[in-house]
Amino acid sequence: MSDLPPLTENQVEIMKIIWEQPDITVLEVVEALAAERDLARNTVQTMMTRLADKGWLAYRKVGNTYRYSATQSRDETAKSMLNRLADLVFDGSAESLVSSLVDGEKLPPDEVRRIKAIIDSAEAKQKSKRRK
Amino acid sequence: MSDLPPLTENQVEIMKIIWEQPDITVLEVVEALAAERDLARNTVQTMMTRLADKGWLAYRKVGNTYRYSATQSRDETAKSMLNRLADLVFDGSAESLVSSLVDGEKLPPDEVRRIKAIIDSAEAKQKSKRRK
DNA sequence: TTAAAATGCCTACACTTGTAGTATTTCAGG
DNA sequence: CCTGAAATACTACAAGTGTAGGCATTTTAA
Repeated sequence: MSDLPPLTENQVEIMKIIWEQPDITVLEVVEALAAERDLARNTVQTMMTRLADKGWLAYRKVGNTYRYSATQSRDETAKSMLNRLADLVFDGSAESLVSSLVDGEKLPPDEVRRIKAIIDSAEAKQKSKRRK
Repeated sequence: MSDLPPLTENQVEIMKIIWEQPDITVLEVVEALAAERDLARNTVQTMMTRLADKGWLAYRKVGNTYRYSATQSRDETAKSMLNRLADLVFDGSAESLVSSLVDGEKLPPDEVRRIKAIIDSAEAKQKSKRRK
């Protein structure tokens, strides 16, 4: 699908802001980021330019400023990062990944219940597809 | 737990070999890697030295050669990478992570069944703990 | 015993990332 | 039209990564 180069953690931080608020300017990203981190405007500028160079961001000129949006949806990106991790360290096995996620972890009971519901519905969908 | 710096993909490739075969030499890693990639001995040497510098590998001298082992188990490392990803892009929600994993994916039916079993057993364990 | 193979140590170098300063463009107001 | 503020473009630089060459030393096989 999207064979864009992988994002680093800092890059993801930037992308998250842009996913939340598309068609954003550099300055607006700096402001949104200000709560968490204190980066110079030019730092953010550089990072966004590089992300655009690599295809993660698209932009259009409005007046004298550029407005950026993500080219890949947050969900798509999250899924692809997850799949990469699964392939890399869990040998592509969703099973062992989930097992590692659940194992020894303090997942709250309601979260376990909701996860179960997700799995059930996936199973149901598979069954219905097979029937078709 | 382990606050070692994150591994890159290439570094994980090396670590995987060492997890499979602890107490390994540089040359043995090169050989094991040869199937996939053709790296010069010194390239692997450098990467392993750097991993050792950062605490991912420990080594001991045997005769005139060094034998390396991982300081963190594969499972621990995998879990911590997964948790990092969960925090980073899924806002710490195991639920949305699993949802993304399952969603639209071609998970084979038996894998779905096994995942369900894992969840069930986690739920059972929680129940028993609460009863205690 | 001497040359080749193995092994470790040091060095190098291009590329990316994170961080930001300086220079230049450009737009809007007077 | 000119000027100042706002935005972008260009430049820089240290740290980390991927890749590897050379040299020193030690072991081994002929």
